[in-house]
Amino acid sequence: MNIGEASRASGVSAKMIRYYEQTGLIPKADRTGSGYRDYAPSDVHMLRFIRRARDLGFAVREIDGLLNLWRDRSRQSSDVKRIAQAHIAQLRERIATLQQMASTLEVLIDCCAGDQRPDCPILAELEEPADRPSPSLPIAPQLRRRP
Amino acid sequence: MNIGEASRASGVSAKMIRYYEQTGLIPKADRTGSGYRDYAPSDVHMLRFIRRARDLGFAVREIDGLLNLWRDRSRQSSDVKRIAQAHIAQLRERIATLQQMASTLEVLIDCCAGDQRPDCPILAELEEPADRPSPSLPIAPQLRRRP
DNA sequence: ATAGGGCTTCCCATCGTTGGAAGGTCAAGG
DNA sequence: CCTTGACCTTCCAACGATGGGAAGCCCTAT
Repeated sequence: MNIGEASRASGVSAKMIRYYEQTGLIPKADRTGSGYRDYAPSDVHMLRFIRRARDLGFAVREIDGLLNLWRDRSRQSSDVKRIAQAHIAQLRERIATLQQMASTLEVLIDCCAGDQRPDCPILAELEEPADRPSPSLPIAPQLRRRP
Repeated sequence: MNIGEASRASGVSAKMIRYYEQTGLIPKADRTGSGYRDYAPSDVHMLRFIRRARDLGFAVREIDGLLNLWRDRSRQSSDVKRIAQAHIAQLRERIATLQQMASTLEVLIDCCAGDQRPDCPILAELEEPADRPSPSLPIAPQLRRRP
C-alpha cells in the first residue's frame, strides 16, 4: 500500500505521515524497489491511532508516549492514565483561560451600542482597564493566549 | 524613553515591540542619534492597548483593525463591535472544541483502572473508537486541535 | 579608562501543518 | 512503444507569536 492509500485509509495526510516518520514518531517505512514507501495494514492501524490521539488534542510528544505504551504488552494502565490526566489538566487550563477571555469580552460587547457613534466601551477598556482596584503588579500573565 | 523602559512600562517585551514594528502593527519608532529607538508616552499607551488586546486573545491581525479604529476619531462603534463579536465567536468555537476533547477523555479516564494491569480503555478507544453508529465519513475534522 | 548593562541587527527554534518546485515512477490508453 | 496524468520522492519555505543567543555598538558610573 503506498502513502496515498495509507493516507486515505488512516485520515492522516501524506505530508504528515512523512513528517511523523522524519521526527521518529513512527518507524521508517519499508520501500518498494523504486523508492516508494510501502505500508502494511498494521501501519494504517497505527496511523489511525495517532489520528485519534490528535483529535483528542494530544501533542505529538504525548502521542509518542502513548504509542510506546500501546506497543508494550506489559504496560501498566496507570502509566496511560497518568498521561491522559496530565493532558486533561492542560485542556482544562486552556479552557479556563479562554473562558476568562470570553466572559470579559462578552461584558464589553454587551455594553457597546454598536451603532454609528464613535463611543465604544470595548476600545475604552483596552485603552485603560476599568477594573483596577489596586494599580499594582499586573495580575494575569496566565491570561496570555497560549501560555 | 528607550525600548527597555517602554517594555517595562507597557508589559510588552522588547523583542515583541521590535517584532510589532517590523510587521507594521506599529509605526517605526523614532531613533536617537546613536540609533536607539525612542518612545513617547503615547507610544507606551499604544503598547499597553496592544498588550490588553492580546490578553483578551485577539490575534495581531485583529489588533491591527482595532488600532486603526482606536485612532480613528470618526469610527463607528459598530465596527469595533463586529470585530469583537467575530473574535468571541472564535473563542467559543475553540472552547467547544476543547470541551469536547476533555469530556471524551474524561469518560475514558474514569473507565481506566489505572493500576498495574495492561488493560486500558484509553488505549482501546484510540485503537478502535467504540462510538461508531454509522461508520461513514469522518465527522469531526473541526475537532483538530487548532483549526 | 574600563566595566557593566543596554541597545542594535540577524539568525534560529518552537509546533503541527500546508504549499510548492523539481524530478522519478506507474498504469492505462493510443 | 510512447504519451499522459496521477502518483511518488526530496527539499525548502511559510504560517503566528515568542524566546534565545551572538556579535558588535553605546551610555553611564566609577
